[in-house]
Amino acid sequence: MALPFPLEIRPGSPVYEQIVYAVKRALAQGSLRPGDRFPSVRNLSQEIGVNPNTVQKAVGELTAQGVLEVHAGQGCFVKAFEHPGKTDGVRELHGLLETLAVEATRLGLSEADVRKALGAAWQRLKRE
Amino acid sequence: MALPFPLEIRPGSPVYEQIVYAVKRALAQGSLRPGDRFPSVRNLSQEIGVNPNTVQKAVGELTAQGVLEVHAGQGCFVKAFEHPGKTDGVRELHGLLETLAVEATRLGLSEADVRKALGAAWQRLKRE
Amino acid sequence: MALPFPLEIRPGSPVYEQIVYAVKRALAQGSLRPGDRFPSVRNLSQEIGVNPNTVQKAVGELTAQGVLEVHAGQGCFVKAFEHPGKTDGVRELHGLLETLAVEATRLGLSEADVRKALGAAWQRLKRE
Amino acid sequence: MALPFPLEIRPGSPVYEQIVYAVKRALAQGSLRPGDRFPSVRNLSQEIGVNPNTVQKAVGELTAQGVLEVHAGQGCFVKAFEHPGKTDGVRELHGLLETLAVEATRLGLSEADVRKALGAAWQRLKRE
DNA sequence: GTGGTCTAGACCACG
DNA sequence: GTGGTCTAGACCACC
Repeated sequence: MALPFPLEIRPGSPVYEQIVYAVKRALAQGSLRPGDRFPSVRNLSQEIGVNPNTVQKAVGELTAQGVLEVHAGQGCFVKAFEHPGKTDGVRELHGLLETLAVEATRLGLSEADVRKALGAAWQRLKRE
Repeated sequence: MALPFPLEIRPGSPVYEQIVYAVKRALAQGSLRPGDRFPSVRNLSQEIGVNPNTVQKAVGELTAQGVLEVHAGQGCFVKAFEHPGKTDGVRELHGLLETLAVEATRLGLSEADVRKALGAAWQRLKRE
Repeated sequence: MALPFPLEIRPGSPVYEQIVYAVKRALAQGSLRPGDRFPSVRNLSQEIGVNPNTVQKAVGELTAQGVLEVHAGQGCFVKAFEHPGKTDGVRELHGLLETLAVEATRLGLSEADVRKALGAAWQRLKRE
Repeated sequence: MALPFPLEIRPGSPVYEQIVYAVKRALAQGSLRPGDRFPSVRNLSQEIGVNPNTVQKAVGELTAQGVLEVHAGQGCFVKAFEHPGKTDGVRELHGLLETLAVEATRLGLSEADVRKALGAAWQRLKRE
């Protein structure tokens, strides 16, 4: 009955967004793989103690983003994601990268500092 | 009458947050500097076509974050920010860096790709 | 429908600050405890006869100060506050203590008088 | 031309209140004494670089509180303050003492901690 | 002139 | 139901 990915709900940001992020994170670090069965809305909502509607919204979001695939009557499955070209991929990260540069500057960090911190964060994610 | 920083309001995220971000961004790229006078709440609200209260909320946020300084009856001024140590600074970026790693992986980008994209984003910010 | 803490609005200082103080006071004297549910913005505003936005501002302030925790869509709850070390705690009281010493001297009171008065005030707060 | 008391204006609280407090503080620590001549509004405003109206308001406040005395055509003088009885004096401190107790509790300090800190603050004020 | 507070009432996101 | 955002417009304190 244990979840196939770590998920602990914290106050401060919408619960459904936290679920979406947890799934993407598990996918990125490899603990969840394309083809894996995804827990049912009912199970998941019970497991983490939130309203089923909330989980439903998260599943809808993930489906819309191409992370999950719903097989009617059988359940949800993690979908093999088709990567866009590098150029398009980078374009999607634009906002995030700019925010990172802005915040880093505000904190007095150089580009080299951020590169180093990025390497560390990347390692941490893949290692877990 | 022109604003000392670029600011165009778009739907999708709270207006006051967009203002806060625009100010931080201008500060990071150098078009706004510590000591500069900040436009009055009334002027700014008129300039971008939103209610004065909305601008007021942004000013309150920026003041609380130590970006602006209010001289009662005279106006707001950009404050010299005291950088925390590098370790603390990097810690504040933790969430942003992890999100970046997760999203990049989802888009099929390698760590090297992201480093390169970060360099480009950094250049763009400083060049403008 | 009664409030879980005493609160009577008086003119002379901002209403939202009075709310913030009343909450902190109730927390100090124990009539409000970590984990307790906090009244909804609408209820509280109706109860004390002020605009919901005013209460909202107080809630925002208390949240920013780490006194309340917001669970979106469910309500606000009193948060367990993490005490700083004694040294830092005393440092935060510096201004208040100096003001007390200045005012007491002006009123012709000795340090012993103030100590005694402080003891009485402390008792009163905890006894209520 | 040096001021008979330390006074440095900081943003964050009304300037006239800062002036009032600085005078009371100087009086409490003895660097200003009953009978001393008080600087003229014009001089003081020039000295600290604020609007004369602001200084005027501070002087009015201090006069109303019985700290200064205006001798028409001659200037202002520090007044010998008549102390109220102890009971009345303590009553005036009530709000300050309660706030102190509330804040101290929130910071996890005991009554003994506050007594000790009060002693230290008192010493510091008198020693300077 | 400046920012700060408050009211009145609408609309949206979240669970 | 909850809190969060926004508009419209008033009044006050400060300088």
